[in-house]
Amino acid sequence: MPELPEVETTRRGLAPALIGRRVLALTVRERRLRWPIAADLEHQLRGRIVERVERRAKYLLLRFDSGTAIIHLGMSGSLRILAASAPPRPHDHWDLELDSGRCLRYHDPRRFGSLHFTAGDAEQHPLLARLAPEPLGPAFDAGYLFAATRRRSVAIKLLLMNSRVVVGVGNIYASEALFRAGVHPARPAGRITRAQAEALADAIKAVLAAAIQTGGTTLRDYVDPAGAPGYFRQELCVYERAGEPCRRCGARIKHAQQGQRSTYWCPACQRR
DNA sequence: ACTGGCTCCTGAGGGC
DNA sequence: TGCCCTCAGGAGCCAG
Repeated sequence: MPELPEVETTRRGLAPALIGRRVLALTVRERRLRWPIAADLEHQLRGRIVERVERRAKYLLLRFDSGTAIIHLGMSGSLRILAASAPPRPHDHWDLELDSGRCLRYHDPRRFGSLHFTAGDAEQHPLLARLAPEPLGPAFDAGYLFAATRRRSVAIKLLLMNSRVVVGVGNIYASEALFRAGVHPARPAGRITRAQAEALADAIKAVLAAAIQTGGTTLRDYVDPAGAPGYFRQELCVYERAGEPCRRCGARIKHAQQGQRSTYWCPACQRR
């Protein structure tokens, strides 16, 4: 999926086109996403005005006076702002038609994304209620991360991708943050030193912030709401660089499977 | 309570 | 050209 930087880039692109706009209609072409789109969603959203566009973890939150739409992009999802008359392409699963003559259009070939609406407190929605702190917020720091790693035997890279520990860090940025911090991805989380926890917390914040600055990483599907790719791919130090020279020391970047996901690291810069 | 493995789905790319 | 295999920005769910 889009990870935190891509979702945040999407949020920033959507906000000016959505805030204050009234929903004329929700048009669903394919209800079968990760969870089926609820049958009453068209009715829930029609006529409502978007008050705010927020992000929690990798979820986008469209705040209406009547409740909150909760959107996840899955692995291959993207959101565009288009003319309402633009003909839909394959995998364009739903449109939110706006009173501006434009629409918010959801595209997702793999259909791992989702769309929910809750009239209540969105923070208490089952998908959001048990999420860990935001990595760019004040609650996530070295002390928090160090404590979260204690007595955990799982590899540090998998721990970083656990949304009960920290949110928004996916397969790309976990590898990139570990490289920046000089920590081997397979190191058991409980063996991370205090100094490594500090380096890692700093690296996570730095790499996410830098990726947001360049509009995120486009590997295959991701585009921002204007249809533009992100440019952080050229800044990646290890991800999808197996066999290429480390940008820091020249050693060949290694690649292995961890928890059924690809991991990349520099064998010289990142010691076990 | 943790940990690992499986699962959903489509498309792209490589080998033969 | 076609077929079969592997691999993709996620994360909920389940058994052990």
